[in-house]
Amino acid sequence: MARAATTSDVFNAIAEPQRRDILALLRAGDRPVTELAQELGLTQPGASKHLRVLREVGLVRDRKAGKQRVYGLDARGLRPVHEWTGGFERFWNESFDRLDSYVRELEQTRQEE
Amino acid sequence: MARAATTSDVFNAIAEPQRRDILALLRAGDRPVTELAQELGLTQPGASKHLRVLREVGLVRDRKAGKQRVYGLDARGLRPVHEWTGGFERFWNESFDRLDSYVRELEQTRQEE
DNA sequence: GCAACATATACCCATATCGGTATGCGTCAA
DNA sequence: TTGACGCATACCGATATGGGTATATGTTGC
Repeated sequence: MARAATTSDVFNAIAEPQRRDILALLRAGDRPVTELAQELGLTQPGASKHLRVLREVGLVRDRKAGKQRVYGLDARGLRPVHEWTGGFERFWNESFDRLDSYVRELEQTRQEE
Repeated sequence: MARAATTSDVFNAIAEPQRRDILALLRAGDRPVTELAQELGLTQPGASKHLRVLREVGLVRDRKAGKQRVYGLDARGLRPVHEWTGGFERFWNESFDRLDSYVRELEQTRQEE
């Protein structure tokens, strides 16, 4: 089974640092493959492969421009990730306190759910 | 090389659906391993392994409670993810418009799809 | 058509990953 | 101490991944 397919899963797509770099770079504007590869120090095939993953999960869109293929950001797919993490927002401020209180609760009453 | 180690990388840690489930479940309160495994339909070793990954990136903390080991959420590590995706917030509202304008700028025509 | 260029894909390799089963280790109760 | 329980880890197998090189596909210009 190995890991779930990166395809069709935004969380997996952005798990790769270089793909995050690509997305970040595309915020500044659309770019053809070779340019992306150069700016990020990737080989052309390397860039193409990462772009394919991003394309398949819908985070980038491509269109032909003569010999080139220009990639542009389509960040809508990142929204679910932002919202998912946002669901933990109130926890990352006082994780410790919360943990302690829960621990104490558990100590005396083994309540599950 | 394969993928970058999941260890010490929160993005990778949450790329796995079951690990996200674990985190979500822990929002409701701390839990021992077996309980987590049961509620999520995982084998005990399976749960332990996912918990290990989460522990190594600091998303959960564990403490001994007799025979049991109770895991609790430490969501602080999710904040960077939330912020990173937040950096794209203004794009996912009008991705298309933005894309379109770029398209028009780059070459006066040509939008696929 | 042909050459040059841009990109995608095919392969191959080394490795990491998830899942399962078996097992080791620590803890508690009797 | 012994046995049951809770959990971690070792090990194995199947597969996916990232990276590199070679090559196929497609486009442009001559």
